[in-house]
Amino acid sequence: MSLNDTEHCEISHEHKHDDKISEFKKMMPDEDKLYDLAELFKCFGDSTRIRILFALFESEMCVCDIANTLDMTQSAVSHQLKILKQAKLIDFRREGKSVIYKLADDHVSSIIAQGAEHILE
Amino acid sequence: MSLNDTEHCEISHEHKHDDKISEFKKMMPDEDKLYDLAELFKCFGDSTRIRILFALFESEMCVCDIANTLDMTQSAVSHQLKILKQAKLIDFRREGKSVIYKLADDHVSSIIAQGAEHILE
DNA sequence: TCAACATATGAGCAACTGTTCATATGTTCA
DNA sequence: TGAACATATGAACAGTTGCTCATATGTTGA
Repeated sequence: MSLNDTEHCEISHEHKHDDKISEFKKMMPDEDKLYDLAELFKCFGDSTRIRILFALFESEMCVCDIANTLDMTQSAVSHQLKILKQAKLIDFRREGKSVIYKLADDHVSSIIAQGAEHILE
Repeated sequence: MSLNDTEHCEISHEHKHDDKISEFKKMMPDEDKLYDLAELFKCFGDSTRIRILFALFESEMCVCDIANTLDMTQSAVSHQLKILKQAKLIDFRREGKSVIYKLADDHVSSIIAQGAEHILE
């Protein structure tokens, strides 16, 4: 079946939900918001980054400690921290030669907690 | 700087957080759970799937309606529905020729709501 | 200022992902 | 049973992603 046949379906198949569809389109967030939302969840969608967040959930840490704790390269950690930083999931401050990272706010643990709840069923 | 220099850091650098690290390792969920968690969030980490979930948030729908609503190929939708199904984020039932999909439980909207809250700041 | 330490970053590569296309499976009705 | 409709699925391909390696930037103390 091709795409065109599918389009045809919209017109002729027996359960047209056109009312529901247009109704739903009103509440649907705009594309930008949906994209941002997906970008946010993408951060949680990698076990390395989840592990980093769990590490920071326990206590703030410098890059070096994160790398050692998770048995990862300093470079790999740094690359991932950049992504988490851009998503505003973590904050950081410089302290001497080290840079200390910590979770940005409670949303991080809320989101992970919700996810964990779904997993444990 | 090479990996080995980084490892060296664990031993010699001035802020050894060894206590914190071992403490944290106790509360750290095991690798399997972390992996599953990442897999779950991966589902939310694609704007197509987010859009599908929003569509189903409004009302249950057959594949065809989802495809038309989101202006996607039937095949593309079906592939993504399979992923959401495997993550138990959606349920389905057959009704005649159609297959009706709906959100599996409240976790989906909880998780998305938490994410949206983080975005809107 | 220079050496040592700590972190950040760009390039390159292998693995993964989402879409399309073609086709298979499943369902209804005549 | 066969035609039409609805959905599912495998292969292929392009785009993305996370890691490694090499190197750059930033900081401290002598």
